[in-house]
Amino acid sequence: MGVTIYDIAKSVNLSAATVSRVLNKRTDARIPEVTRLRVIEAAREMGYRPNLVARALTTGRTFNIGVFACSMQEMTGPHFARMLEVVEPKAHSLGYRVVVSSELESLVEGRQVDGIILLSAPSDPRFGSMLRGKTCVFVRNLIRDFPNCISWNDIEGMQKAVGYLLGLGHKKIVGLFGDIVPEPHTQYPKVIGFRQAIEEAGEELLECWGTRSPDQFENGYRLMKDLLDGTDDITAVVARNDYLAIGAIRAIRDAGLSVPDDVSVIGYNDTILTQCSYPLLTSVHTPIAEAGEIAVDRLATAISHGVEEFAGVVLQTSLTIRDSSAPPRKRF
Amino acid sequence: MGVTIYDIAKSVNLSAATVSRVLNKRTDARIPEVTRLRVIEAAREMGYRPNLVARALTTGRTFNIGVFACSMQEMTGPHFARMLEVVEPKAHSLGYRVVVSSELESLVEGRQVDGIILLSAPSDPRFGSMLRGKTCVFVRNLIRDFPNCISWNDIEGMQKAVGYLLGLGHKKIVGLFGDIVPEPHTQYPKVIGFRQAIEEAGEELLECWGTRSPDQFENGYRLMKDLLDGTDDITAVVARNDYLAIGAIRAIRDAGLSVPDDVSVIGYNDTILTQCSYPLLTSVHTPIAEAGEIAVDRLATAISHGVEEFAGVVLQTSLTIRDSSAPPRKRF
DNA sequence: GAGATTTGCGAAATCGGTTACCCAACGATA
DNA sequence: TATCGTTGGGTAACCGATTTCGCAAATCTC
Repeated sequence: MGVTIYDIAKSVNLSAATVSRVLNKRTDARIPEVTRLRVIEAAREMGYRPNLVARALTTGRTFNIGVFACSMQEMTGPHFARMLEVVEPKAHSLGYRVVVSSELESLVEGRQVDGIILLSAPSDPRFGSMLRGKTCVFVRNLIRDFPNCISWNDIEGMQKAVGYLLGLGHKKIVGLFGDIVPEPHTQYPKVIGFRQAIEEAGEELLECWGTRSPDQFENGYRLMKDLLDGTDDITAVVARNDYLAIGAIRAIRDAGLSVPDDVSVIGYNDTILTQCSYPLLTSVHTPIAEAGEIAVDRLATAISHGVEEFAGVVLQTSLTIRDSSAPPRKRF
Repeated sequence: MGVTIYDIAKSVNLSAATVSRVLNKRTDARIPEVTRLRVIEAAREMGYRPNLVARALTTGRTFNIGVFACSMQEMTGPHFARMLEVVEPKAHSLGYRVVVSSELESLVEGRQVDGIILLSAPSDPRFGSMLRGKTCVFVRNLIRDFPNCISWNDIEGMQKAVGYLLGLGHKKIVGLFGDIVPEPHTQYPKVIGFRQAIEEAGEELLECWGTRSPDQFENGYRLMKDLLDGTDDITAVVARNDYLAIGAIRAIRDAGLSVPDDVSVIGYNDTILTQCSYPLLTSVHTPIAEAGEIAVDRLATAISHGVEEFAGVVLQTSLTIRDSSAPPRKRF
């Protein structure tokens, strides 16, 4: 079917070895210019395309990188979308193709990819052993510098959000954590950041947890509704993500209150959803696009240097202030 | 590094051929049960994983399918996201991995994928020739049945939206087409559908075109703003997509008018954005998830049967009515 | 003009599978 | 006992590249 180097070799009366050398621009081989041009011309004319599968078999490099997330919904959701948008062109510019999967095993198995970007960690206990010997990079919201991990500090991100609200004069600030399972001594960075910021300011700790549910908007709506029914002097909400925040805004409006005049709402991740809500949602910006770009870059160098471990990077979060936050106004 | 069939063969004192036969469950080979079990046990014990690259080289099948869209932004945007979410698990269930790319050439080249799902057509003139001999399936908003194409009818979708508004009693309905380049006799289905529906009802044809801009929200906002400045008795807007619709809602609100009391707004594609807007956006639902699932299915059978052309499918659109549409109210 | 070097390029192994073809051993049949 | 079919499994070619090794011819050196 396809044209092979043997076809070219035959047509120019040379061996496949020489054709390969020319087409791979091997500088160590001594190929006279005339020969070089003959081969290149023949290849062009015959429409030669190297069979990448065959090449991968000999070189051991597929030039595929895998991107993994626990669920495809997560991967294509607005948060990770911002990253994929950047990752694929970046990978492409380095000569790699991108394989997406929510099944780690199929990604790892069979030397199909040279390296993997992990966006979330599966609960599968074989997780660690499946990754043994693979080149990978994590993109996570880890707290500190960690090998092979491009991260940002969610403790700090949450603190920025709360700090901003405190600065506006808010006292009763609720942490809307939605579907996180409550634990007394959680390691969850956003929760830690929230608690630290509130406690340092000496304010009352108001947290809102929920059960896991598929519809996060609904989740945010219900939690906020219950909250407004119970306590009625809340002036600000910081949500774990933009979905919850937007659900909360809906509940606040349904309760006859105004955002941001009565209650300020801050989201998290600064996804495209912030542009749709009314009012436009203030949100903590996480540098996931930059993280993705760096991840591809680091992964590519790790692959080509045969390195398995490399230094991590911690990026900065920032607060994107829009219209859903304002100084508190006494409602009573 | 990895365990090969030769390693297994050596350990059980058989040839690699026999090992291959056992592991591929070849029914035409006559392998006694004892031998079979010996091989399987050895493979398990040694942690054997077939090298898929090598397998692909001999069989000519990579079990990769490519998904192409013109830009990665398009691919990860909320519309196609709904599809990818379904496509990857479906592909995986049929034994395929998914390679995403916004570079058709890198997807097509080098026998890296067995088939391709095309979500949009690039302007590259080599488009047609690049696809020659490849197994592919298009997921498009084509009007009619078309080979290798899973589609839905946007003419009809637009007619449903306009018909619904007419039914509510609207007269002055604007088609907000945003960045589509205006042509006198356009083939663009949404425009055709809009015109047909309006003209059949004998109403005035009001269309709104714009120039291509990266920020579609802004696009919708500006177009709607200009529209409200010019004519002031518009009671309904049907947008080309949800972005434009949400931008338009913003402009309507900024003009001191209410959605849907003063102006009804209908979006298109029924993306997740409809859940964020206020009021919740009525939108034409396009069956892109179903289309994706069918596309994978058809592609897989086309691949395994070596067929290049197969019958297309046309799916139904529907209107998802939410809170941004209502009967018109006289404003003057 | 002999030896040393360089130049140009081919032969063959290799990557890890799959598969067509073939053959020895065995039991059944005549 | 000769023939034949079946069973079990090995040999080797093949997929399409890359790369090491090495050799003949050309060129240079003295």
